[in-house]
Amino acid sequence: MPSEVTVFLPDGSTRSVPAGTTIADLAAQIGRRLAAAAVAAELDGVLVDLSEVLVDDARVRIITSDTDEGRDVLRHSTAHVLAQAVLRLWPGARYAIGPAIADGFYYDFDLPHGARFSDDDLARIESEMHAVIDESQPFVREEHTIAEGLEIFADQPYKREIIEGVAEAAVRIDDELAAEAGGNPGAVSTYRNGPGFIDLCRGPHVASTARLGHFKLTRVAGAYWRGDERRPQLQRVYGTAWESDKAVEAYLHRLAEAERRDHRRLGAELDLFSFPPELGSGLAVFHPKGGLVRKVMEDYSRSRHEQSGYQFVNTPHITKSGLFETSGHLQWFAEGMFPPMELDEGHQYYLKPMNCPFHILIYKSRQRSYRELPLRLFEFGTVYRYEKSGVIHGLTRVRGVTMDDAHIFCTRDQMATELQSLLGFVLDLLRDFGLDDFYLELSTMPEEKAVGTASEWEEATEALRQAALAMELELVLDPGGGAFYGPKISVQVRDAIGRTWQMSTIQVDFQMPQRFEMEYVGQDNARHQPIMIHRALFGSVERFFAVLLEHYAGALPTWLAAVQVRILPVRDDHTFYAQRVRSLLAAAGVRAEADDAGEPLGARIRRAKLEKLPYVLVVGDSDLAAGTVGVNARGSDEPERGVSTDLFVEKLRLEAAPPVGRGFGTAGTGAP
RNA sequence: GCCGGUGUGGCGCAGAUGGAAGCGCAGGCGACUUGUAAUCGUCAGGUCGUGGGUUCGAGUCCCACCACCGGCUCCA
Repeated sequence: MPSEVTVFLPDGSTRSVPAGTTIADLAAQIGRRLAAAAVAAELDGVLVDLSEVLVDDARVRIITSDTDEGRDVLRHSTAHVLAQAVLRLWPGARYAIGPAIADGFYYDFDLPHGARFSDDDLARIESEMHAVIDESQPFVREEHTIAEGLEIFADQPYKREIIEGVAEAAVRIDDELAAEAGGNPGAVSTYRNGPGFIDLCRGPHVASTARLGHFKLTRVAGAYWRGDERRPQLQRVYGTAWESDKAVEAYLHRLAEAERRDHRRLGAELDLFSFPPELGSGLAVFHPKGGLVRKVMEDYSRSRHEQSGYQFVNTPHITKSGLFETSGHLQWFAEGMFPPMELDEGHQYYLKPMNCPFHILIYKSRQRSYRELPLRLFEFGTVYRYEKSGVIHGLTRVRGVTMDDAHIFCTRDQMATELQSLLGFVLDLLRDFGLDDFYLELSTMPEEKAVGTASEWEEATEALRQAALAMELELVLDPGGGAFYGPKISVQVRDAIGRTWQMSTIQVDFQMPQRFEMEYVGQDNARHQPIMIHRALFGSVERFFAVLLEHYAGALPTWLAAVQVRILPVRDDHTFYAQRVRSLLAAAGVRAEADDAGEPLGARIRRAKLEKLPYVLVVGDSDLAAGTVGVNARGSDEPERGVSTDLFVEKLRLEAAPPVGRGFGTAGTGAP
């Protein structure tokens, strides 16, 4: 055995150290600051503890606490401390899993006698965690056989279940669970903190609990074991942990920023919409300003659809049950539907959860020729879905929802080009609304709920995949995420603060045409079955509205703003001039209003700023004399005095109008 | 649907241990006529989410339901 080993560092340098040197020793040799910040390391591509002994020729990368990887280690280690604290406070508790997640960690428990955590428990647990940290307990890694593991966790059924899962060593092990247990089939690893606590874990962990401390428990929640609602519900504690108190503060600040953008809050503050409890959960009303914004969105969408070869249809909100029997909704989607109304001597009527069967009936209202295809039918169709009470959330998850829904009926040959131009159209429209950071998600056949043959699914999935690839955007797979009747592509949008939202969906469907026995007469004079593409660009108008509000933090771009310009006269005797400017703007298609001078100017300015209006004009003596306005543009601190009224009106004529639609002509291929 | 929390005038909040419902903003009215983020005064507004119960007495305690918030499951 050599007395020295040589290791390679990430910067390409090498270092020789005495045999038996640990990574922690190496970090200390390299520098005091590195040693202080180190939490774990990567040794020949494997994440390991700092206590790992270096071997000759190893490639070593030290992971510090101020990196994403380092924070994961801190969070995972903090989760162990959380578990230990809970076991001290609730003797006999069972502990399940406790991974690091984005910005934090959680741990799931099964408390004795069915006890539940309440918010008040968080402070108690936190202080017990600090006690654990103050004890400077080392994290000690141990390797065990499956049998030993089962012995160690003899009275911990959740741990045993994880170990048994590892033992089965099937390829289909849940990644998260495998990670908990150590990863290697046939063996498990544990980490021990002092005599009182041991947990099944792959690691790596910090060397000692003393290394932790910048954390905060955030909430308690119920969570199903292994994410399965048929299994027991466990008690989950969420927390956040960082490398410093300053980083914790920054995180809390980010949460506050998201809170500031919350569309539910903005909807109330800006008088856009509300959810009257009298209506029931998940049913929104749009107030005049919200209604106006929505009208602008919808009008713009209609004009783009018109240019892209869509035809407009309208269909009712309820139907007899037969339609949904034919479509398969009652078989596959019944739990998402409101219960039926019994009318007319035993006929059952349902509120519609989807528009597609109605559009199919329009297609079937007469015989169709191949010359009519692709036939594109569009509707802002309001549908009703019986969402479970716990999932309703502002405008993003409601029970009455308006889809910008269209169904395209085309031949198999037309499918590929249609999908491609459609995706281009979608992205174009989203960009017009200022959303331009996307990726695509391809959802494939669900394991349980699906109709149709494997080859049909394969063909449809492949057509979608090709269309997606042509967009040259990031494409991620969502296995099993398709609807019961077909696979889908969804456009995921990243907003101004980096959150992602599912927006548009495009689904290929061979099933409905079969179920409804749809057909067209081909050039060969024979009957053929069309295929059907379901697509919604906004997804739902309500959700799209919410996403725009959050993306812009309520400060909608001028063309979407309900009030685009407000004109404030300095004194009463400037009111006439303010009204004249207002009518000039109105004549230019600008939504402008003028108030009166009943309050001090400062108060009126303040109110207008809080309403996030794009422009606030102030007009006084000098403006009357010179034909000018004082312009306060949203977002600029300094007003601009003496701007020519005519120039301002011309500027707003352009800015207040909807975007002309960059990419017109490329998107609307195939218009009749 | 499940777990935890919340529910006081339009909005934001006070109202230890049960003992006569308050504040700020918003709103009405009056005065002020104001050049860039809150003028002054005055008035009005609440069956304390709903329904039961305990009590001499309930905004305060108990039960059920409704709605909302944070999660889980689900999802546009």
